[in-house]
Amino acid sequence: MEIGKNFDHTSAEQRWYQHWEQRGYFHSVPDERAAYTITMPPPNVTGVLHMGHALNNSVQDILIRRAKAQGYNTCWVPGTDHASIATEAKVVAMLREKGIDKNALSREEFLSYAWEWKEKYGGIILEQLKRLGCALDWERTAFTMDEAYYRAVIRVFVDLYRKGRIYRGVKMINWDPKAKTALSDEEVIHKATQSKLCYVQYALCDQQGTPTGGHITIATVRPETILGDTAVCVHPDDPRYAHLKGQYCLVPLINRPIPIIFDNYIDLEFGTGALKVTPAHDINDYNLGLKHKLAVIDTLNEDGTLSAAAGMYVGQDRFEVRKKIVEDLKASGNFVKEEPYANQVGYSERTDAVIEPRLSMQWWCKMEDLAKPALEVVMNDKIQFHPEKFKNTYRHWMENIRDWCVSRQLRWGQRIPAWYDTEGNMYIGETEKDAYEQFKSSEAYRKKPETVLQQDNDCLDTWFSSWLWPMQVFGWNEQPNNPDLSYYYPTQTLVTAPEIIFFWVARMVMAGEEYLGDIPFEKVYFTGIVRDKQGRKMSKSLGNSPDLLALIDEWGTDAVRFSVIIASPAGNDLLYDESMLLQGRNFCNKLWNAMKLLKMWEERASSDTPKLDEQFAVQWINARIDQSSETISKLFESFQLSEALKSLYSLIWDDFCSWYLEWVKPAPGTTISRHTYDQSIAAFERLLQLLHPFLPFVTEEIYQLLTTRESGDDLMILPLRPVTSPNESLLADGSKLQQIITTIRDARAKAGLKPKDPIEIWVNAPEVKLYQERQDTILRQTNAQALHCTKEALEGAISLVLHNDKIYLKGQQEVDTAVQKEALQKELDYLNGFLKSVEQKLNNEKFVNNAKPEVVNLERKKQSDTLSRIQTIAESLALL
RNA sequence: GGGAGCAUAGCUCAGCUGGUUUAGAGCAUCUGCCUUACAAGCAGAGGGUCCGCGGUUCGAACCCGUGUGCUCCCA
Repeated sequence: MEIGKNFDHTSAEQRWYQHWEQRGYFHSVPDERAAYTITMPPPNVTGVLHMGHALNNSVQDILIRRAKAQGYNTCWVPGTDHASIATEAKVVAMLREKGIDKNALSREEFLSYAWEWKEKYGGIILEQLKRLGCALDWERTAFTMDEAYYRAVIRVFVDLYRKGRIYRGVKMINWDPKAKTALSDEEVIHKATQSKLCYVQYALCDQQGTPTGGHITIATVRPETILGDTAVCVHPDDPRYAHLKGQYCLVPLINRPIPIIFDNYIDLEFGTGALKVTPAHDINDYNLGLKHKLAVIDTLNEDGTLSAAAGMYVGQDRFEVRKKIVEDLKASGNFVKEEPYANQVGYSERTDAVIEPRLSMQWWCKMEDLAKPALEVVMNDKIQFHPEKFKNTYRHWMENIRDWCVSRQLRWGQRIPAWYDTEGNMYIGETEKDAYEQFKSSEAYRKKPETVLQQDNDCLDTWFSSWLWPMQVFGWNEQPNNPDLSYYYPTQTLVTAPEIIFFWVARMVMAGEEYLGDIPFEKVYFTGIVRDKQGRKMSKSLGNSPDLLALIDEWGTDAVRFSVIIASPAGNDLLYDESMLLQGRNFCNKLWNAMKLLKMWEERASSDTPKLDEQFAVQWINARIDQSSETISKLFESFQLSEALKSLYSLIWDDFCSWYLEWVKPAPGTTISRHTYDQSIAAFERLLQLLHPFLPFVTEEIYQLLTTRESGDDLMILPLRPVTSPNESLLADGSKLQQIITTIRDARAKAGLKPKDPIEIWVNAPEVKLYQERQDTILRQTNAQALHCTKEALEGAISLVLHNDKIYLKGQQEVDTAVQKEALQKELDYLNGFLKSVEQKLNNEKFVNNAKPEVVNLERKKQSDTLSRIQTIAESLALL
C-alpha cells in the first residue's frame, strides 16, 4: 500500500470502524473474564450530536477501549430515550406542517405518527456516534419505549402503587402553557427578570360587600391574577392594619368581597405589607389558602388564557390581560402606582414559556423511603462520585427531597395504567384485563356490570422510564436472574453531566436499590459543561455549538476527540476552542510521519550488532514508556483523562520523536541494526497502544501499516502489558544526556553559531563516563566534530556550566567574552540568592529542630550542591 | 435568601497529606533554521505581587479568617 504524505482520516475512519464491527469487537457476551460495563446515558431520540455528547461519549469510549486492553470483557450499551415532551413537540410541529391538528387525532392515530417519526429520525444520533468511533455493542441497542421496556415501566408503576408509594392528588404544579403539560421542579429554569410591581387599592367593605369607606393597598407583579383573589393577608403584628381584624374588602373591577386575614407568613418590609392571596395561582398563596380555608378560583385555562371563572377578559392571553387590567384599574381609580422590580421568573426548560403555577390532579411518587438507601450508598462511597464535591449536592437534594410528579399531559410515553369506572373509582393493573378483574369484584360492578372502563389519558414522565436503564437494558423485567443482568450489573462506570444528577443519577440509584437491592454503577464520573470561548454554555438557542459532523469531516474524528479531551480537566468545564483541533490534527500528522521515518529504515536494516548508543536509546525509551504507563494508570483511576492525554502527547512528540528517533537515526548512507529497528517498531507499538483509546483511528491505521499483520492482529484488541516500574538510573542518564545536548545547543545559538559551523567540545567534569559512552550521540545532536575530556580550563572558548560540569566549546570564530560573562553572572546571582534562602532555613534553629530529618538533609544537600555549582561557575568566570 | 465551587504566565490548566529549589505544562508570542519523517516542522528563548489583606507555622500557592470578583446549584 502506498503511504500518503499525511494521514487521511476519511478513509481510515470508515475502514476501521467497519472492520472492528465486522470482527465483533464491539459485542460482548458473558464469559469468565471480569466485566467492564457502561450503559450510555441515552440521548433524546430527537437529538443530534452536539458538543456535550462528543465529550461524554469520547470519555466513555476511552474508558471502554482502555478496559478492553486491560483484559476486561467490555460492554458498552447504546440506546435512546423517548423524551416525551421534546418528541411530542416535534411530532406536533410536523403535523402542523401537514395541516393536521393534534387534537383532531385519536390517541392511536397520533401515536402512529409519532412512531413513524421515531423510525425515520430516531436513529440519527446513534449513527452519528459511529462517526465518533464509539465502540458500542450495537446488538444491545435499547429504547425506553421498546415493548419489554414499556412493560417494565408499567410493572414498576403498579408495584409502587401497591406499596403505597404512588398516589393521585391535586397539588400546585409547574404548568407549561405552551406544551400544555406539568413539569417537575427540576425542569423549571429560574431567570432574573425585570418586572413591574403594581400597587393597587382594594376598597374596604362588610361581609356582604357594602363599602365601609377607606381601602387597603396591596403590591403585586401579577395584576392579571387579581380576578382570582380570595383574600388579602397582613401580618398580625403590623400596626398599620391592626384595625382591620374581621373586615372585608372588594376585589377591584369585579367587586367580590373577600376577607382580610392575618398570618405571620407576611414579610412586613415587602411592598405595603399587605398581600393579595390567589390560591389557584401561587404556591405560597395556595398554602395560605389551605391554612385559612379560602376559596380557590382558577382563572386560567391550560393554554394560559383567562377562563370563564375570571369573569372578565375570558379567552385572552395572560400577558395581554396583564397590560389591559392595569389600564382598567387606572380607569376605575384602584391603581396607585407601579415601580420596577427585579424578580426570578420560572421558565420551561423545554419550551421557554413562562411557567404558570397551577392546581392540578397529578400522579405522584413518594420519595422519602426510596431516597434513604440511595443517599447512604453514595455517602459511604459504595458508589464513588468523581469529582467528590457532587456528594454534597447529592446529599442536599436527597435530604430535602419532595414528591415526584410522574404524570405528563402527553400521549408519547408509557400510558398510566389506571382505569376508571363511570363513578370515578380507580383500578390499577398492569393490563386492562387486570383492571377489569378488580372492577368485577367491586361494588360498582354489581350496580352497573356493563360499565366500560376508561384508561387514564396521561402518560408517565420520561425519567420514570430512564431510571430503570441500567437494569432494563439487560432484561430485568423479563427475568430478574438472567445471565446478562447477573454478569453486567452493577455496571462499572456512569459518565454523565452534573445537570442530571437529580433527574437521573439519583433515581437510578433508587430504582437499583429498590428492585435489585444493589447499586446500578460503582463509579459516577461527572463531566464538565461545554462552553464556548467566551465561557457561555453551548446551547441550541445561542447557536454557539459547532456542527460536529462538519468538524469531523474537516479535521477527522481523532482531532475532534483530541480537542475535546485535552481541554477538559477532570470534572471541570470545557472551554471549547477550535484551535485545539489544529493541535490534534498536527499530532496525528506527527504520528504519521514517525511511521514514515521508521518505514524508510526498514530496507536499511542490517544484521550488525546494535551500536552501544542504539542499545542505550532503546533501553531508555522503554524505561520512559514504563514510567508513563505507571503515571497514566494512576490518572485513569481518577478520571484525569486530559492529563493522561497530555502526558502521552509529550511522551510521543518529545521523548519518542524528538529524542529517541534522532538518537537511533542512521546517518545518511549508513545502516541501522535489524535489532534496533525491531525494537523501535515495538516501542512505537507500545505508544500507539497507550494512545489508542484516545485516538482510535490514526493509531489502528499506523499499527496496521507498520508491519504485515496476521488477520485478527488488531491494535484495538491487543492486550496491554502489565505496568512495571521504570529503571531509574536509565531515566537519570537519559535526562542528563538531554541536558548536555540542550545546554550545548543553547550556547551555540546564543553565541550566534550557525548549525553548520563546526565546533569541538571539551569537558571538565567530576564524572565523565556518560560523556564518553554517549559521545557519538552528543556529537551528532550538537553538530560537533570532537569531544575531549580535560582537567584544565580552556581559554578563548565558550564556557558553560551544567550542574558541576564545565563544558567548553570552541568554534572557528572569536568568542565574545562579554556575552559569556553576562550569562554566567546571571546564573551566579540566581544561585547566590537561592543559597541565601537555603541557608536561612539551616541557620534557623527552630527549623533544624522541628522539621523532619529528611527535609533537613535535603536542605543540606541543596546547600552543598549549590556551593559547588557556585564554585564551578566562579572558576569559569575568573578565566574570562 | 440558602448552599457549593473557583481565582496560579496573554489563554487553558497542573501543582497530592504545608518543606526538590526564587512555581510547572500546552497553546499563543519572540529568535534562529526550508538539517533528505514532518514548515501541520526543527532548535532555542522570554514571560508570574500564585486575587487583596490579616493570621497559624521554623516554613504557606497549599491551612484558617476576611474582603473583592466570577461561576454553578437550590428556593
